[in-house]
Amino acid sequence: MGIIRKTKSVEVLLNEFNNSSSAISATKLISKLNSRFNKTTIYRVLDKLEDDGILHSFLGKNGLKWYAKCNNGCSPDFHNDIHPHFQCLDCGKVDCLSFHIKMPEIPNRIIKFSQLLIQGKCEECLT
Amino acid sequence: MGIIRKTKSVEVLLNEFNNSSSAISATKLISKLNSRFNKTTIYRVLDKLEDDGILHSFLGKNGLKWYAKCNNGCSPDFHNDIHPHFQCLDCGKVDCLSFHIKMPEIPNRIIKFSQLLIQGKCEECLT
DNA sequence: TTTTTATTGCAACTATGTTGCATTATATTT
DNA sequence: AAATATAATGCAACATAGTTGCAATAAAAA
Repeated sequence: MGIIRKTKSVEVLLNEFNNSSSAISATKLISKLNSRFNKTTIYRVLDKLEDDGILHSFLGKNGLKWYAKCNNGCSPDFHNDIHPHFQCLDCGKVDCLSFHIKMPEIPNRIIKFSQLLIQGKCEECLT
Repeated sequence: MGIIRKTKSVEVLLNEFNNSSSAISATKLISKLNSRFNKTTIYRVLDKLEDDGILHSFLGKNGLKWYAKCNNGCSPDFHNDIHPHFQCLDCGKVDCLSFHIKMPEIPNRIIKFSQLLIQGKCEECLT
């Protein structure tokens, strides 16, 4: 981790995240970019960007993997933005919510990380 | 939903959950019972038991589906025990935690359900 | 320019879960 | 108890997400 070469795939993928306010699923990126990059490459670049603290990942509906940009000074060792994610059950869109949930203490256990997925109807699908 | 026949598979699966204090993954049930039941059957029975409010399901590490018994008067329409789940990163075990998290209000969105997965080290793997 | 090594593409694979359909078992009706 | 209706099962085939090994390629360093 840490060593990343400036390749086309890294550039294009970073672009995708810079142009999106929502999270993006791995499968969406693959179907959008599969004419330019192999899916293996996409998975590997996402992995690496996560390792480097540039993206964070989480699981959405049906166990699909989603990625979004890290905002709060994440590093390879520490992801500073373990925030909740909201997924719309109608359109499938996933947003990062900007508040933090206070984790309770759990006796006799060490918490490494936690993920909160909230599912429901988003603003656009409410009407 | 609601109509369930007393078949061997239902009986055996319910037994598994009654004898376990932890949650159980679908794959574990399949590998344990695949000599007696087809995996399709197991998936379908689990589905049905969830529909009937007897089990609840959630996603653990790697998007695997886990099931556990409902305790607090769940019904087909309403799952009363949306509690956090704790998964040990070492042994993979998943426990239902018995406390509730107060969900914040989210403007312009309707929350249908939410799931909180906490990952770390469990009591037994701490030593 | 040459060399080193990270990155890529490809094909094959793994794993979880789903679907359609014919067969079997359970429950209901007569 | 036998006949009927229909829910549950097994099987094979499929769908999808993600992974692995390896040879070829491209980026950075020497």
